[in-house]
Amino acid sequence: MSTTSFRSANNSPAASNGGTSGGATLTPSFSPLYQQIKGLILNGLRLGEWKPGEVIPSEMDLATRFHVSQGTVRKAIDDLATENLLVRRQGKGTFVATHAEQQAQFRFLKLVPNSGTPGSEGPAQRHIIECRRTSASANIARALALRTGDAVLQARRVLSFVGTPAILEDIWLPAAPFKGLTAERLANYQGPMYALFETEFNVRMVRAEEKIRAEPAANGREKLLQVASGTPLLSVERIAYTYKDVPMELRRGYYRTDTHYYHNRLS
Amino acid sequence: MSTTSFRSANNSPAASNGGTSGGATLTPSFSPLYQQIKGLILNGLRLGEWKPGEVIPSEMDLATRFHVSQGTVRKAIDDLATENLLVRRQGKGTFVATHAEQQAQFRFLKLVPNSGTPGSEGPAQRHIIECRRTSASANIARALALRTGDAVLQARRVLSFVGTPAILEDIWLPAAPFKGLTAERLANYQGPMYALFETEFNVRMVRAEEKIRAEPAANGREKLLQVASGTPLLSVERIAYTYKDVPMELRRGYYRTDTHYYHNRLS
DNA sequence: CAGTGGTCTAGACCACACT
DNA sequence: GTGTGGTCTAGACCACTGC
Repeated sequence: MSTTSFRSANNSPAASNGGTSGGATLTPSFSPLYQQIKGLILNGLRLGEWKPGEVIPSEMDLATRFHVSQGTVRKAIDDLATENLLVRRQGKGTFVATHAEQQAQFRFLKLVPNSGTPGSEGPAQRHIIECRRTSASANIARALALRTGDAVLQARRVLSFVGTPAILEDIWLPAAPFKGLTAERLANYQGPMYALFETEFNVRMVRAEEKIRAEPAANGREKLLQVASGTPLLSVERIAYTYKDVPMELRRGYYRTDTHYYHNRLS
Repeated sequence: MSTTSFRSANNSPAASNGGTSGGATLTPSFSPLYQQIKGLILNGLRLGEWKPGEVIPSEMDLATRFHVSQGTVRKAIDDLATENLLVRRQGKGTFVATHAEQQAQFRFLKLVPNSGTPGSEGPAQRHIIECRRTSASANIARALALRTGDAVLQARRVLSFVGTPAILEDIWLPAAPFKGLTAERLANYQGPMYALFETEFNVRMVRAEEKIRAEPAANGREKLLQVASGTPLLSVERIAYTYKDVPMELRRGYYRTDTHYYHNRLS
């Protein structure tokens, strides 16, 4: 089997462009090869061909599979790695990023204690207050790209550090992608919630957007967080997205900022 | 022997160029070539060899100057570009990033109006309340890596959008790097503050860290922001850094979040 | 047109991890 | 040793900008 004709025979990746042949094709998009490769790898991730924590094929393997050079695959993987979708480990391979097993903090949570390092308080104590299956209100539906009345799972919980409540949050999940997840299962699950999502439902949160405000404690939140009524709280509304910018989770959190602060790095 | 002298033989692209910046600095580290190139370019930026908005030499020029291949220079520039220190423009060249001229919002400000797009309110109205030269307290000195009592410039101002005050902030600058900057000059300057820093003092803010809390309006802040006493405000303490992780600015801001919210993107 | 960044290739070697 | 990602090179061609 000869190794010739990989480049000129432009065949495989995505029928990139018509070029001079009569095909016309009129595709206005001239995406570079490496971006097409990137898309193909992304497909594999979305469809669960390689699951979080697993290795993907080596650069050479992918290069021959896609009929491009190793350098082109490399650039595609580089992109996906800087987006935190893949993780390279020299000598071992390239792995699908997972934020489940790593016992670190919660994904996306940027609260750090006033004194001490981010993890110095030990694990948070979880207290589930409510967990049920319900139907989406108009607001919830809009945030999750559902229709009003679609089935959702809802949970409310309090997170405490060394006995002091610090976070009260309501969580909404679309029921469809989490088919089979009962409110009970969600309430009783130990360990990182995102680990459950990844291992059981092949749902991986890729990025998130937050709206942050300062609001007074009210409507019973002051009791759950054990602060005086009217105490300023950090209100954080977060929508988390999977691979194709599909929203998969809505959280409305209230953070106490007397014991912790929200840390952000800008660049 | 012989074919591979570039890596092992420490020919040190740093020492090779006769031009400027005879740093050398005896780097005992065997970092990859492209990282060394990256450091050399960074030096040029720090020392003002190329100023914000200007072009840097072409990849080929830099390659010959540093005695490496174009691909290696490219990788170094890629890194600096993803760090927002350089901006590539196909067909034109690579430019030193500037956040001065671009009439966009304020650098690092992530406050978005509740309705409308980020810039839909037009420019903010500035109202300087106080601006003076003073000496650093222990807290200020620590944040700016100075010694207590060192000279600093301090300013307090209110930013309003369409007539409604939204931000109250205190700003501290170390006096030394801004030699010649008087309180009057700072108070009367029109246009983005960071433009002044870049053009007049060759100080460019590269990144920043923020601590965010919710606090009640008090100590006269309620009057300046025209809210009731005790209204929750977003408290944002920000330290901005220049090239070598040197802190150059401290801001303590209070944001009203009834008309705006703080937007954050996580990934 | 020449000059710049952008893409792609092919091959070499290095650094690391497993066996 | 084998296989992986990581670095570096040299040269080709493409796409864009400006003269």
